Amino acid sequence: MTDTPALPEIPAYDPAAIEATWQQRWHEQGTNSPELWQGSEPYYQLMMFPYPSGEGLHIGNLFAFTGADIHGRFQRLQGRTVFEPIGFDSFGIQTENYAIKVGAHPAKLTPRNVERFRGQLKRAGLMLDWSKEVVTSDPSYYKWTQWLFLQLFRQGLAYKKAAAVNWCPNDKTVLANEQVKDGHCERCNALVEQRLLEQWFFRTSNFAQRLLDNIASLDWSEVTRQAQRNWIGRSEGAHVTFRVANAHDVAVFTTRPDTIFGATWLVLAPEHPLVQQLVTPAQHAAVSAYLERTKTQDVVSRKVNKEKTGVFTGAVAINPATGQPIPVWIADYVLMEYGTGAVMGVPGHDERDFEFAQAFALPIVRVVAASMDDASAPLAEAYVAKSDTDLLVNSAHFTGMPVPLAKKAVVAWLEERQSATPVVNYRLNDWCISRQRYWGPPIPIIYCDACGPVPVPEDQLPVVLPLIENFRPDDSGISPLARHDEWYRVPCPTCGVIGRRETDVSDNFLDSAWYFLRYPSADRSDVPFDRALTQRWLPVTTYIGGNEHAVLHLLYARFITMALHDGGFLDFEEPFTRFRAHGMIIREGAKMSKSKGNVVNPDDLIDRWGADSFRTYLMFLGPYEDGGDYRDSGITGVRRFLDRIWGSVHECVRTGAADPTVLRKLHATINKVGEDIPALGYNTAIAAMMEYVNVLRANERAVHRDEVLPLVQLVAPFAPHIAEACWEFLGGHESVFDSGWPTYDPALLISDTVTIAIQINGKTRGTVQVARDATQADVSAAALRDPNLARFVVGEPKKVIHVPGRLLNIVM
RNA sequence: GCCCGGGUGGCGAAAUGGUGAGACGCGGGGGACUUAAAAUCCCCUGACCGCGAGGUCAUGUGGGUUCGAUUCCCACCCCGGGUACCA
Repeated sequence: MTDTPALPEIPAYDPAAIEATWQQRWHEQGTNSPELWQGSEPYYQLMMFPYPSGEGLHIGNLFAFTGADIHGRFQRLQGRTVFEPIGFDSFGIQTENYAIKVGAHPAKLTPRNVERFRGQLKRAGLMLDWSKEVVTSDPSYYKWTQWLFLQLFRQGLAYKKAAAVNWCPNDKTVLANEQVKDGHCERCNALVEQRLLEQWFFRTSNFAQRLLDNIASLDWSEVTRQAQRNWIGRSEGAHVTFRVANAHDVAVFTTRPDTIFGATWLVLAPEHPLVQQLVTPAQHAAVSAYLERTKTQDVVSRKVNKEKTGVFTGAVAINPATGQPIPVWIADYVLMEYGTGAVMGVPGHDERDFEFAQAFALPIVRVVAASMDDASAPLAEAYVAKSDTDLLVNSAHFTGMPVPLAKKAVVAWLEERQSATPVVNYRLNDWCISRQRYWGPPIPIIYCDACGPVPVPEDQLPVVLPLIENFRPDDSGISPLARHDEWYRVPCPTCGVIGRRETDVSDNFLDSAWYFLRYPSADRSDVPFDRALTQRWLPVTTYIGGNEHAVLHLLYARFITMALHDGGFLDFEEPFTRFRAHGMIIREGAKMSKSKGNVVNPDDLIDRWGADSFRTYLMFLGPYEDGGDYRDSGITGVRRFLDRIWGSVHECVRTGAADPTVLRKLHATINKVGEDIPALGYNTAIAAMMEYVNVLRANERAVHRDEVLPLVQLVAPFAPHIAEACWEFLGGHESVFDSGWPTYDPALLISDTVTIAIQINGKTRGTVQVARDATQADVSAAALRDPNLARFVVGEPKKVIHVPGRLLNIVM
């Protein structure tokens, strides 16, 4: 035994102190604020900005932001100029509802919440450029949201019409579609009613085909692309016109024109404009009663119950294919919003029509069958064509024709007789942007009795949202802004006569549909976005966010970008080159929510473990794109991992040479981490670094500086503060994020010997070590030298399969 | 109902252009150090059989293809998310 020499004093890893120090330095040195006009390879790394709730930053927010931040930091280490901005989606019903709930004014509450979010975000170690922050409820921002509305208005893409909206009778307010869950108000659970109000719309439907076509060329998560395709909902079919005696023709939309010989009635939505004209005197009372019933019926019984109800109008239409008279009905299973608001009833081949036929004893005719033998087989349920080989039956001269062919042939035949035209229908509706609420950008329109709706001149923007004490919505369906007389009555910009302002505000989703355009130009007050700067930085290089916005925000943003492109304001028409949807963080198998009592406060975790450990742990839970189940216990492992890195760095030696075995592992790790990060395989990247640290610290040997220096760069995207501190300790002068990404030597990844699995009859019985370029004979010989393997080999093998470098399978 | 995901140890999860299942981490067990504890370090840890070498079983269920299937094909069950009378 020798005397233990005095160990060199290693400073303890103190995350709180290190993180505070480096956050301060980043701030002072502007480390995270790139000069947007300079630098090579601009890389716009975007994350979905949060709405500043009263509860503070959620763990899900931090999961999302950390994942995006790691990606951005990695790009920077690769030498790109990375712009990673942040802002606050602070307008909107969510914020306003929260204000109502706690009895505060949103104009006072919002700055407080934003301030709290800023504090929380700054502690998380994100590479955010705070010099370009945007706050959507700030007049300097919403001035341009209003400007955007005016551009769309000029392009004819904004219009006003009466439309049904969701109305909560308890909260006395209009609700957004996304605030209605199963027909109930998300907040108070009251049944939602429909109300007819004058609304502003954007013509998103004009762009349906382009929005659909472009999806093919987007580098987006497949789930998101599929959700958008479904939402746009393209259907090919035809408009078919039915003659009605003594009344206007009725047009229907169908995707199955081939089944027209089986159409035994016609049915209109209750709101259909022709209803009054069609109803006969004898049926007047019955129809009125039905219309009254459907009007007052709540959304639940109409949409969830799905029981078929309806009433006969007394009118008779002519089926243009058969020439037969068929009754005209009214039923609420037909939706006015889709197609023409009228459908032909084909009970044999549509489930809903079949139910309707059963409810009202209407005739059912089979016009499609799997083969001619089934032509008169009775139908116990609707027969929906199952294969391309299904044939038309009972369809005059089309009988025997396969369905795909018949779809076209029947339309062509009807077209000749002027009863049909092929059409494409989309599920995508125009975007209703009016909100009869307070906390949003006032829509910049002035109504004048003489001039009609007049846009507010651009030099008069913003139309400032007035501070009113009573901002609560009421039962009238009119925005609270109408109560502010002084604000409400203004001279017409065209003729000067006193007119009235539009009192609706615009949808919160409009604020977020263009924020990514604002970021680079956030400090400009003269333009919404600088043309040249936009050209340099957009479209967004990588966007990371939650898939809950797959069809709302992401579709609106695409639409706005397309509209601005067409208006000559942008050179590109797709805003996000690459989009990746991250998963959701749950806890104990359930969504985190206050009511379940399973919410985790990120502040406490950062206090206890440090932001670096917390960030790394969140990414280690599971695959980033799948989300993960948050457990409290696992973070200790990540903290130990960082402790070991800290220890290795501080006790490393700078003389002599690095260990070749360790170096080989290091280069494999550089390779692995560099492949995993861009693919968002964060959990496996961390596992690879942990493996390396285990190798690094195996045996009692001194760790060499060359063995830890690249490790510090690898871990930097995940744990930026400790990486900076270690980098500085090892002699780095600039930020580790300006030091570049370590390179690896591919030659070091190839070892001289390989382990080959030896299988007998497909079952692995052992392994042998052979040279990298060993032949089948070499491997065989090596295997037979092992008695435990040799004992399985008796006689001549039937077959031997050799996969070089992997296995040898001897089939006996 | 439809459209996406996904079912692997006590737990979170790795691994597939077909080839050694369970990397990495948590938890658990044992040990070292310590007066003691914490921290740290080392070993073990899918189940079953066996003193051992070793063997058998095992990736939701049932089939199939193959020398070989967690991986590919067919059918089914379960869980999560989205969407819903869209004609």
